[in-house]
Amino acid sequence: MVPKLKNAPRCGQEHHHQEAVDQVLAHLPGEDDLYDLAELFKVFGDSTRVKILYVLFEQELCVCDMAQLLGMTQIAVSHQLRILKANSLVKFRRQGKTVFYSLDDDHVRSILALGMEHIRE
Amino acid sequence: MVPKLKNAPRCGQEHHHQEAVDQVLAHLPGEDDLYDLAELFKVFGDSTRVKILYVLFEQELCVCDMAQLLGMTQIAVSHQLRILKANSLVKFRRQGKTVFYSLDDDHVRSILALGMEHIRE
DNA sequence: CAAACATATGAACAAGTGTTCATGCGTTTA
DNA sequence: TAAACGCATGAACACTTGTTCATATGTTTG
Repeated sequence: MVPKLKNAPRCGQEHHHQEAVDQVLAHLPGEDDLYDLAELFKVFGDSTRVKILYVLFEQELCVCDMAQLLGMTQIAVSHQLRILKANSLVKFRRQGKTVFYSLDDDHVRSILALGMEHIRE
Repeated sequence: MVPKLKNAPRCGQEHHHQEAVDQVLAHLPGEDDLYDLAELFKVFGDSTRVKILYVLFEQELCVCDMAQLLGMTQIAVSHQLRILKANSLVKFRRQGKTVFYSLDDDHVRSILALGMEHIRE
């Protein structure tokens, strides 16, 4: 019942379309860009942060308003805003004791909108 | 040196711009959509998967080619392809023993491109 | 039909990530 | 200037997530 030869542990890499592989390598973005791109999407990849971004879609809001809107602690919102800020997804302005946040640019809006289209198709 | 009253544990929610809050609530997507959107971006938020997607940016490839291109195990690639497939980011066709993968639609290409623009600005 | 091959799947471990608690910072007001 | 207020930060815990090992599918070939 035992086969004479076990399956090879890995693909033998014999049937490759080497031409295709080379062409891909020529057009592939740098390792750093791909890494940073993933880091960017990682920021979008949390429902709390997506909610915050959508809450800011049309107007600026202060931290306290967001906390109320999202039913979250102010602390939790602050932590996420820090991450969003660090990745240039939101900007802020200070007015007295209050800090107002808003989306950094239309880039962010476009990415959100495209993603929304995708999940709804 | 001790203050008479400690700070309140949370924001008192007294200074809110209730009008703004109500307006946001009226335009906010549903809870499910926001959750699904985050799940989608979570898929983009891994450097391995981003690499796979970019490797497929211009042409279809088999699993073995991808494994070689990315310097990864075929097993690891397969696991990620499963996730990408489940979220409709890639599609595939079978040809004999080989399975060729490609990007599902231009939606995916657009999201990748927009993200790349953002990190490069 | 059994062996070889390309790919897929399940369980388990290691590493990363978000929340909370406690506390600190910066601004205003009495 | 001290207290109140809105917000920010650091450490610790619980949970999620990606990888690997072993094994299972499905397809082709002798």
